[in-house]
Amino acid sequence: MSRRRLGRRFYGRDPREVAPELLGTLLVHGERVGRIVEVEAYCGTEDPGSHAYRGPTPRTRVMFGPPGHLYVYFSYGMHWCANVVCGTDGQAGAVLLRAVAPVTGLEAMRAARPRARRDLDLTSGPAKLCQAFGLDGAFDGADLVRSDRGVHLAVDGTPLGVAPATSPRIGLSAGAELPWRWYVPGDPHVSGRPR
DNA sequence: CCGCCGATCTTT
DNA sequence: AAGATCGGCGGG
Repeated sequence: MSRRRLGRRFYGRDPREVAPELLGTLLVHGERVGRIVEVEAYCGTEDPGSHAYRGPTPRTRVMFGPPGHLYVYFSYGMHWCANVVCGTDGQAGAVLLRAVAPVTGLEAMRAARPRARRDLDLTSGPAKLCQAFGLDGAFDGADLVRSDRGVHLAVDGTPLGVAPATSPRIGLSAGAELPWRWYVPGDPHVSGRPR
């Protein structure tokens, strides 16, 4: 089926509007392709759960820039996690990519994640999918519209099949009550235990 | 299957 | 000192 890369306009909206629409779209990095099944919205300086809440820092600089770029941050001193920058320039909106279902490039993903015992563990978490797709600090600021570092998002016309489910975001204390996580119910690649 | 805990960088 | 995490280990 033919693919269409997502354009700047898609990203230039409130992250809470973009997030559910990202479910079912494809994360593409060379031969490695995954279908997004779990995301979380972060709303910049108005969201106590966002890294951008207290204003820009060296780490969060990209989030305060134009939409359609990757914000990749280093977590717990060990892992990388990737967000899509949303909204207007200066707003610091973002959508965290929490899980994808592998579509192609499984061999490359397994090679990049030697500790994953099962294929279900390849991309079922924000740091897992970054490791599987080879996304690290070198991709912070990558332009998904121009695909200047070989990464982009695309749609291929495959219907989602189910209505997206929502829940509070995972692992937060501040902003923990806000229902800004969206996922594909029943998909085994969604992180954590079923809810 | 479940819960605990360590690893170790950024920000407060 | 806590955090947008993960995986190894021990117990049931």
